[in-house]
Amino acid sequence: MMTRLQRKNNPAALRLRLLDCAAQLIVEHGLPALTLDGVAREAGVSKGGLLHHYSSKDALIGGLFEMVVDWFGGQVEAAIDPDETRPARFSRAYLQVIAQIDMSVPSEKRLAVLILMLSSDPHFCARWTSWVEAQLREHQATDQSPVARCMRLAADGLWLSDLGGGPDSVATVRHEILQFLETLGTGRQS
Amino acid sequence: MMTRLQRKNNPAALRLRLLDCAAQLIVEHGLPALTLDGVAREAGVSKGGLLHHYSSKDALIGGLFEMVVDWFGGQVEAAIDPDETRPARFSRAYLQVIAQIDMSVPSEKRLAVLILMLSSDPHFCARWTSWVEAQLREHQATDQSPVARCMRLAADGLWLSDLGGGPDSVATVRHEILQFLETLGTGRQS
DNA sequence: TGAAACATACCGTCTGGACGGTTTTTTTCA
DNA sequence: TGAAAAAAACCGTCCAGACGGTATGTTTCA
Repeated sequence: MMTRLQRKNNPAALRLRLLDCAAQLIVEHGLPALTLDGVAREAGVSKGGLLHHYSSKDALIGGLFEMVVDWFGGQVEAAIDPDETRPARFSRAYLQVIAQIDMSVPSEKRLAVLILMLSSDPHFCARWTSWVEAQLREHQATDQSPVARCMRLAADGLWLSDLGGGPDSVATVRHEILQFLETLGTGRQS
Repeated sequence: MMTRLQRKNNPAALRLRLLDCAAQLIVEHGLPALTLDGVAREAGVSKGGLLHHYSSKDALIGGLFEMVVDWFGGQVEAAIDPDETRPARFSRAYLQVIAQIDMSVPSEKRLAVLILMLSSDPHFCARWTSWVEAQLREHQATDQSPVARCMRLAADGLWLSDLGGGPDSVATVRHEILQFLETLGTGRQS
């Protein structure tokens, strides 16, 4: 028996769940496996219900992209130590967020989706680039050195590597890499 | 008028053309746009003809996998200096191949983009990973250090960055990064 | 009560691929 | 050698199901 007070509808939560299920499908079975029927089934809702919130497949994908970018941006911003004055301040936070991804946690699979979307659609790619460039302008005093750039590039590589569960995503190896990158950042400035 | 001697069929060439057209479709319109009808049409052959050579869509995609892995593997192998004795021998070659990809050369760009796009397929990821791991076993004496790993990770990042034409793909910046990575490799060993 | 939130039913198109042919090339063997 | 036999290459048609999307309900809630 159900209590009277609990509301049956929770559209905001459903929208989130829809995006998460879409992400899950993409990560587990590749982009072509993303279907409206599949997402609806996974989210325990009818296709009509899905289409009520995202009026087309493109709208769904677009929503997914925005959510993931927003999420990542927030994470990075939160990871920037306000008292930090060393060079590569932003890049270090960028690396830290990516390094801390635990692919066994469902919500963090969102990041994997981001990379998949980037590598498949030039439109999203351009959007991502513009985000990065904006961040770079904001932190141009600290994050334009080759060291900083390499940190971010390695972070991207690590990110990509997490997708396939390659050798660099093993915990101990990963830790070694991160330590090395850390010493790199503190060492010098170009 | 046609000479008698020329053969009408050329199955090997057709198989190549089929893979080529498939690659083109993926690069231009994304992985979900890869259809048997589309490939057959583009290659100027019937769908039956296509299915004769690749008995299913999976088989066709599998053919693409092998093609790109072979290509990249060959490039790296060719880039390894046989007289080289320094550490990170393999990783340096790996980086060099990626760094030398000229996105303004269509054939190179197609292969490079294709590989990234295929990354959205878990099967491809597994295959790619197994290749990397095999290479790593072969070069375990020289390429297991954090420095070597970071070189490869940064190479992957650079690759991804090339896709979107981000700030790190600008020639001068790129050169700076590569120089920095080079000094990294010669510096020390873990 | 009416607007938002969802469900159900349905449609037109596309897609993978099965199938039975025909033509071309290679192999067999007398 | 060369004709017969086998195999490979390729074509055109057809179909069951999946897919994105619409149209029309029914329920929920402010």
